[in-house]
Amino acid sequence: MRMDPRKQNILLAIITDYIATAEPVGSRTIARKYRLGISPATIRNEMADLEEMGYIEQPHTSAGRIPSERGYRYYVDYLMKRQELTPEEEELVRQSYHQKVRDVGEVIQRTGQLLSQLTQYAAVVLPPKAAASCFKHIQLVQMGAEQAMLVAIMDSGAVHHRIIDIPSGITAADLEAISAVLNAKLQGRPMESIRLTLIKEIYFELSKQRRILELVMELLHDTLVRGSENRVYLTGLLNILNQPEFRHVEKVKTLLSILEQEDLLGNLLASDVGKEGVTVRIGREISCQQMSECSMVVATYSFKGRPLGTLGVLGPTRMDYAKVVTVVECLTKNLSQALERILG
Amino acid sequence: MRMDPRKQNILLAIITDYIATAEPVGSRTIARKYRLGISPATIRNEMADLEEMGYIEQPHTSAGRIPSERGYRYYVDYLMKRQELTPEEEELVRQSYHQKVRDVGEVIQRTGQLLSQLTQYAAVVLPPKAAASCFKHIQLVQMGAEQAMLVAIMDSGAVHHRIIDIPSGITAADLEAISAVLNAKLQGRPMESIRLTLIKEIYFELSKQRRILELVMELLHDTLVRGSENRVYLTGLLNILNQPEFRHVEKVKTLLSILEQEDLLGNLLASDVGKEGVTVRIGREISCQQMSECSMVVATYSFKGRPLGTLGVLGPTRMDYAKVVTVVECLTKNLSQALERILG
DNA sequence: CTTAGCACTCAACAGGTGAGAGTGCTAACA
DNA sequence: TGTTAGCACTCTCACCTGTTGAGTGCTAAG
Repeated sequence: MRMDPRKQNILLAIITDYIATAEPVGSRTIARKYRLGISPATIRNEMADLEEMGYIEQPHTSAGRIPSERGYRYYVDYLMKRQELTPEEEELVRQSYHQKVRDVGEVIQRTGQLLSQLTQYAAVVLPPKAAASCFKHIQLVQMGAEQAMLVAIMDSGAVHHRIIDIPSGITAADLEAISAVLNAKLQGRPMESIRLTLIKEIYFELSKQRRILELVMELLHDTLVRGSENRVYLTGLLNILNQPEFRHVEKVKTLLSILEQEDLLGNLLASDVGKEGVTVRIGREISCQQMSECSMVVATYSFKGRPLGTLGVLGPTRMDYAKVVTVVECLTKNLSQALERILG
Repeated sequence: MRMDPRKQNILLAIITDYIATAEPVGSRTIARKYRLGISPATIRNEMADLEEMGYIEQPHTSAGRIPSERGYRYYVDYLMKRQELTPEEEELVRQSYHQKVRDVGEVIQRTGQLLSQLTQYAAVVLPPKAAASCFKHIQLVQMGAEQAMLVAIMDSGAVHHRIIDIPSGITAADLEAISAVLNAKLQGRPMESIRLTLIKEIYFELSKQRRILELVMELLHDTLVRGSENRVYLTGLLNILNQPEFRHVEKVKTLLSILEQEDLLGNLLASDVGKEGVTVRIGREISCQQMSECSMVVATYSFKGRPLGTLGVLGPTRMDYAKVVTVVECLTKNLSQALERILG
């Protein structure tokens, strides 16, 4: 059996209606609402075909049809017309990005808020990956007798800090000296480079303060490998509870149990860093069992052409893809531009 | 009517049972389970008295009794026996605080996780208040052509950072010079002091770089007044969904809508900073309408005897106060000690 | 190929019923 | 006077049942 324009129209109608109402849609409804010029009976025949082809399914015998994952996929790939933002929404976006910005985290957070506000689903934003950014400045500051604070400022605008133990007897001047050497060697270098021969260079120059240096290197490496960059900005949990698919607490629980595992969510997003354009993952296309009834729409934002992180929207499979895709695309651009503006 | 020991025992039994089962408890149940040596009929009489006194109430005519807010209050104040941690739980706490700590935020976060894990309710932790802490180090770093990053390291272990616009023409050396002056003047001073005459002093010394100085002062002030310190660490949302009072999504929604307003939650906690010991707020004692069906147990943690912030547990009024109070007290101590250890 | 008509299916809802838990009251008892 | 057994009463909840309505598939006519 092949897809023909009439089948396409019917599938489009079914999906559109289901996205709007969350109710299984019957042949009658389509005939009445979507004026395709054919009778319910004909539509029924076509629907039987569409079901056989796997695009729609029936929750039970005497109910209407709902789109299957395959149906949504077909819709997203071939049928969907993007739905532009309303003037009010555009205005909201413009305003949000023209407020005074205080740091990168704030822009990212604000983007998350916008995402969830505009789509009414949950939003996730993965901040710039630390490993890919370069050192701008490194500073060691004495805290207690045997503690020092290590602060690393990256060119992505991220600031990493951590407390380290230092051997007693190290003076503020020593720390200053070490900071100076670290700065000289690491400034402008990507975080990844600290694994390399660089380390030896520094060791040589600072053979006296070996112990503390080891700690610093360990910390920097730590930040690189599993550092705070796996933090995820999550907004709009409340929105998602308004979706009828989360009427039952059980569903909410399974969803929340996923979202509480930041690392899992982080990896999910991280796997899409660098991809061109907007990616749509529907249901089980998300490689995560418990999220099989959700969809994600994600895109990568960048700075100076370099992909930095990803942002996305998370909602039920019955998601308003037409709108969400537009919003995600729009905000990806805006975020990239904002970063350009902030970081020069 | 006066409270006598028998009434107390019955009230204690009712509350204990209701906390355990979340079901209205009847006279029969008490007679069977709690062996007070009196018959259901007698218990009924006493219950009628307790109801008249306002300690318990009936959801409907033919149901058992449930404690009223006043009943919980009496319980917490006079009847409750604290429930010590099990050896396993103590071990868990010990382990958590003996892991290697990387910064203050991390200890705080871990404390939140422990709180929610041990109590099975939601946990909130208010990080150290910025205004009360002293500057340890200030650093300005050039980012783009017209942007600089301002980093302030506080003695509480907090690191504040923000991006500011700078007039073009400012060199890295200029920034370095400004940093030096700021450090000289502000080091060891509490954040609050920047409002004072200090500002004039610095202005005098740096009259050349007026523009950028204004920005820096503005930022510092900003951080003081409404800065990131109102961030709240929130954990264990998932736990709270297991409580039967949140079986219906509506309840979850109202709760979440509160918890999403970080500032509101922050203020709620902030109002208790500095109070001695553990504070229990039951139902409408929390000055927040929509949280009238919840209780909070909070305490203040400190560093060098100075109160820094608060931590607490949020759950339904039917909360296991005996356990929660112990846990909160225990973790307050542990957190204070951990900070002592980290910050020297 | 399309469509009207019809019999059939099934979820959802409303109304009715019985069981069970719990109460308050009363009268008997220590 | 305080305690207790007994009893009638109330109310929720779970269960059943019949009804309604939406929707289908099939068939036969257009």
